[in-house]
Amino acid sequence: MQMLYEYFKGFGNLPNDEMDFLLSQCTIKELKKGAVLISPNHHVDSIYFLESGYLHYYTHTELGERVTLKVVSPNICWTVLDSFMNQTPAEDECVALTDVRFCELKRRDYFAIKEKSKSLSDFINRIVEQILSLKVIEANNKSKMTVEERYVDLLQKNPEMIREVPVGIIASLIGTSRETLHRIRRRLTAA
Amino acid sequence: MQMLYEYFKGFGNLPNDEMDFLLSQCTIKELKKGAVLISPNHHVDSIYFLESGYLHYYTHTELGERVTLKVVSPNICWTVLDSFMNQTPAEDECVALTDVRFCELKRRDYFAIKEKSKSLSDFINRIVEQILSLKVIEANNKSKMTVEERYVDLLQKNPEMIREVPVGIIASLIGTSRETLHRIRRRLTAA
DNA sequence: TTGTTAGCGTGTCAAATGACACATTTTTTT
DNA sequence: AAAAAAATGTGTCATTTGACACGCTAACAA
Repeated sequence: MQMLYEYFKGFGNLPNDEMDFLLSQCTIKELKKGAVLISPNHHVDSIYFLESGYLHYYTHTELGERVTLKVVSPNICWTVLDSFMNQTPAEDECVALTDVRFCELKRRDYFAIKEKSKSLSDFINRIVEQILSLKVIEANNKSKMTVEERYVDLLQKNPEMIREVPVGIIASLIGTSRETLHRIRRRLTAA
Repeated sequence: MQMLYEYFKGFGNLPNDEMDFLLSQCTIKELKKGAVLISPNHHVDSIYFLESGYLHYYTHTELGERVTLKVVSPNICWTVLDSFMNQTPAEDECVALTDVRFCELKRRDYFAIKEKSKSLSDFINRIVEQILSLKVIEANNKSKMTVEERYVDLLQKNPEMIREVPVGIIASLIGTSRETLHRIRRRLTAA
């Protein structure tokens, strides 16, 4: 739980007892490589915080081609917010790319925390807003970068992910084909 | 203010006096075509609700090319959330594409509303979460659609925008060049 | 109302991309 | 340890795209 504690601390100070309460609502779990975390037509009922490993969140185009929407890395909170908030079934799928250790906060506990006190409610809201806001910034950056720039950016900000995740998945994440990403890598190593 | 009232009602019921208070914090304003709403290096200090007209929110690539991040249409709430929440200067720019009528909610009034009562605070949070959550879904859809699909999608969901906004800006919004969008339109009318 | 600017339509051409095919390596399973 | 499966590296080729160029029209400002 140490990692999650550090993560929470980054969002401002919280009285010790409230922080303890917050952490007490989270459970540590594990997934084996290849295990399914979220499957289509089921509700997403938790918020996840990764301690180690990688998750692959993806969807399919009309033609059945698989498209990566996100690779979830350690040290971030993540969920499918629309499904989580509105209890709608998720359309997409999430699978463990490696063995994974994570903390889970269940939906009912999330709402219980929000009811507990104003400071806890504000604290949690701040986290949710931050997560979403980052996602929006990320989407905007994606709009203004070329495929190559996105790759270089990822390489700088998350080299471990590049090492651990299959090339085809990275390619799909940055919006190109496996072959084109390969050309980019060749060019970059040549230089 | 009627439009904004209807918009708020879509987010659930609120006691009359609280709804009135909420609306009383918003001010109606206008912009002439070409007027700047947000300029780089200034804080975004309001949330906007468009009643009529279109806004162009864009950034620039490293090479100085202009990239459209969003065309703001009537009947939606919009702001640059990161700048608004964290008081950081906006990097990007927002300009009126047409004459625009909008409601403005200032930052300090936004926080005042949140302090007023738990129901108002929850109500506002729900709106912010909804706005952001929609943006995330939009970004994910963009990932799984081709340029042509995005255009057709826009055409169905917002034909008026296609009519009112210059082709080059629509092209940039869906991630392509003016010429390629032109080819797409030619193909579509031929069929 | 007239000159000026912004936006639109379209053709050509070089460059980038995706689809396919296949050999090679790495990983997983039996 | 062997066999099977998954992931990778790489070449060819047809297609798509972006960049440029130019004329035309609509909108706007002097």
